[in-house]
Amino acid sequence: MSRPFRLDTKMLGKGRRFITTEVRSMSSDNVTPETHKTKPERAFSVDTVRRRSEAKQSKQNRIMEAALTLFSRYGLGGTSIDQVAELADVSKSNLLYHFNSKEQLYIEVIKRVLDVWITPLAGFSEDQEPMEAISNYIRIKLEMSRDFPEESRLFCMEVVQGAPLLSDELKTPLHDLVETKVSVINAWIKAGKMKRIDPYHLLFSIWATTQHYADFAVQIEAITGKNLNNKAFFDETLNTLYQLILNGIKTQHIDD
Amino acid sequence: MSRPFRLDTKMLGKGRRFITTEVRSMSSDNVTPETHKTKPERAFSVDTVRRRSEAKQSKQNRIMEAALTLFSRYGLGGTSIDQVAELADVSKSNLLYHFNSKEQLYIEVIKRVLDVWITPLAGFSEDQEPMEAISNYIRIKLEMSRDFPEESRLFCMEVVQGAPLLSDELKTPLHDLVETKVSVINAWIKAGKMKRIDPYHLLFSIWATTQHYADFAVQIEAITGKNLNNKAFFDETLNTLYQLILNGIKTQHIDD
DNA sequence: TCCAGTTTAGACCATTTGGTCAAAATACAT
DNA sequence: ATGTATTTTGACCAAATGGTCTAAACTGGA
Repeated sequence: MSRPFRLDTKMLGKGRRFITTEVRSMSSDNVTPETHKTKPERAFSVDTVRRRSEAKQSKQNRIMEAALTLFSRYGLGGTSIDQVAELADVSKSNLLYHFNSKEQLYIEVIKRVLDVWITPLAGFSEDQEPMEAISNYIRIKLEMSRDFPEESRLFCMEVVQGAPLLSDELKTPLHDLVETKVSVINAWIKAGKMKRIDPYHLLFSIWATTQHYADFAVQIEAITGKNLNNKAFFDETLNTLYQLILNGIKTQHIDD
Repeated sequence: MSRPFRLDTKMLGKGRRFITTEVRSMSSDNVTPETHKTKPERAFSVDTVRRRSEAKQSKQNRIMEAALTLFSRYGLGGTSIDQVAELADVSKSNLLYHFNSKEQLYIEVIKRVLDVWITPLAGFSEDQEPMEAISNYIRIKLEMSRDFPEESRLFCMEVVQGAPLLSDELKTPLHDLVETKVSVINAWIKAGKMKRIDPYHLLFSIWATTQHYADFAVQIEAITGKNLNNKAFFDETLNTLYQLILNGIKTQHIDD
């Protein structure tokens, strides 16, 4: 409950590019409904404005955290505003004051998740050693499954349901990002630094396998009795993924 | 809309053990609410009873199909009985006549899906060649993602949400099935027929990668513009998965 | 034709739910 | 203290929804 929403860079290998949501959300202004556009002429001190804004932010964060928890567990349709309000410990009206509607809240939450979610991929660049870059990426993704399972599940549910909201985000920003990274991988291949493989499917496989441990955690626990919070289990998972994926692309003996 | 719910064995490589839902559901009797327990003493001919039962079945199948479509797209909470009724082209009351409640309907649907879903795994047996058995399994799973995406998504959503209904099914039948197959894989390893690998994670990786193409189809389409119904795309997906997974376990040169 | 069992439809209901509104409380500069 | 901008609250509402109940329609056997 008290876990901060924003990603903490320290838990990610070289995840230097993570955006703190504090900063981002400050500048996004469709969060608050209709704060009168006419700014009070010098009504409040700069300091006061900042303090208030921070308080507002923190309250909105609390609401979004609660929303994340419930949306990721029960879906949009399975979660009521009242439930979110109760978990966030605010009145329903107050929640509606901060977010225009349930859909609006949902959108805010999922936009945050998406931002955070696709960020690690940005790390790939051509001058890196592919094996290191990719194994690093796998590790980071698996850490995210361990540390942000709710985010993973919400993203999963949204996409599974057809991503009505996200489809634009997927079609352009994500599509383009992937496109550039595919080029990087192809360059690596051309340079003989790794085996020939379809870069798209390579990425999909990495996403699938790592996210699976968050999204299907119940199933995995039902079968193995363990989850990623178990250090030994985490390590053996990571090693197996290394074995499968890295083996499939490591250039050991030249292939046709 | 007219696609039959039940799995058709012909589309699966050696999927001989698939249960046709016709047969199964006939024997499950908590589907129908309260058909008076006192059987009419010879009231209807055997033939009539059978005909009626079939008609009932087919109507229930129609409802369950509609339910599958909507539940897999909007989730349990996001789907109303009215919507299901409309899609199945029956009145709401009639739907409630065949299924006690929305939850009941949901349970029936998801139980079917689960049955069908875990069946291919049953094929594994120690006397097979591991490479063939596993590549076969991968292919079948990928075919299922192509041919039964709704089933895949519903299963996915249910598990992601914590599988409140399925957790028993997962903890015992699935757990036990996996346990026996893990033994098979371990036997293969001990016999030197494949590389040493954690069988659990191997299975998880196969599930994750294959199901990903159904569950995250929108994302994949947004990025590549293609899906598994595209023959070329299907083949290249399958080949990449072969490359990754089989390479990771194929015993080519002896390892440690 | 009549009857019993079965299926279907429509009217109806209680509850939940998303959302509005006006008023109250709070914070702050003068 | 007073006035203004902002935040919070509780009362209220209309629509949607899950579900019940009764009556009608249909089916097949006598």
